[in-house]
Amino acid sequence: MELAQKHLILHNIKPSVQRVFIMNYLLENKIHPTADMIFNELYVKMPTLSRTTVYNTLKLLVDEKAIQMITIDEKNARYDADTSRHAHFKCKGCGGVFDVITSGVDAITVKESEEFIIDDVQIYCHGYCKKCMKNHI
Amino acid sequence: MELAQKHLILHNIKPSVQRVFIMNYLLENKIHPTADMIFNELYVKMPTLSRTTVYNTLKLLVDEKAIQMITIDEKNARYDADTSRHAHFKCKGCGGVFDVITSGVDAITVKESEEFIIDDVQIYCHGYCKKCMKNHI
DNA sequence: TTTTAAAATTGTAATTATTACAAATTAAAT
DNA sequence: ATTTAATTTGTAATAATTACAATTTTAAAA
Repeated sequence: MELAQKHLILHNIKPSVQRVFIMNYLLENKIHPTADMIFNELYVKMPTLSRTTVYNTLKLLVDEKAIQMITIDEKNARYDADTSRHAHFKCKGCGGVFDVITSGVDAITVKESEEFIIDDVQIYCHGYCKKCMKNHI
Repeated sequence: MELAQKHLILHNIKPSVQRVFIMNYLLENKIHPTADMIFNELYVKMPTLSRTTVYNTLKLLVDEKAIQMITIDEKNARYDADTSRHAHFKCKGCGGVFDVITSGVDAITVKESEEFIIDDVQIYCHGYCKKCMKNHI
């Protein structure tokens, strides 16, 4: 069985054709795509696909913790099949979002005790990637 | 002179009446407001104020590093007069955004060397605040 | 297997945050 | 006082996302 399908079932999501397509895209393309990027890529292979289905599915996947939403960009949400705690980097030049190797991330402890119960921690870095370093500034 | 005014001048921003109003609001209200919250609050005291001016000013303040933009919420950007590196928490219940005391934040070192130059690191936590813990779930 | 019910998908319209832009106002410079 | 530049304003446009009703697909029951 396809990995995407397994992944969905594991998270109590019925693996419809559309959902498997979307889940599979996220597993294979670790570029932290936007909903629109996903729709445009998959639309050519599945011309009946609706943009709404992409939004609905992404919402479902996030709710069931099969993927995570990344709000590193104020314009549009991005999605990542890797739900482990890892940092992200967004280049101010090209706009690309990449995984980033961090040290000390796991050591972050938030004083939650009294005030808050924390389910999730996101780390977002901003700056310039190698390519954009040369081209700009 | 007003603190807000000083703060603007320090960041090379001409302290117009509107800018001082907005800067002052952010300094006095550490609730990480949205542009709309700022507009609605200030509009009653300054009925000539335009929503566009709020957006323009916030953009200018961010560009000049007089404030920082927080993208913890995918719906709308939030703003914070405190530009030091500190973590934020958003309650899934009430939607409020609060500062959070963290340990180990300063210890985060990103392996930037080769790949990236990092200007800024944001840490966002999600969960439930004290109040919403009781009320929900 | 046919019928019925539930779930998922689709397309369009609505909503919301934000930006573009041109006109009007205010401030600064000559 | 005039001219120029900067800022503010209001409206219209854009872009991402959501609401919703209709349709299609899947599952369940008869």
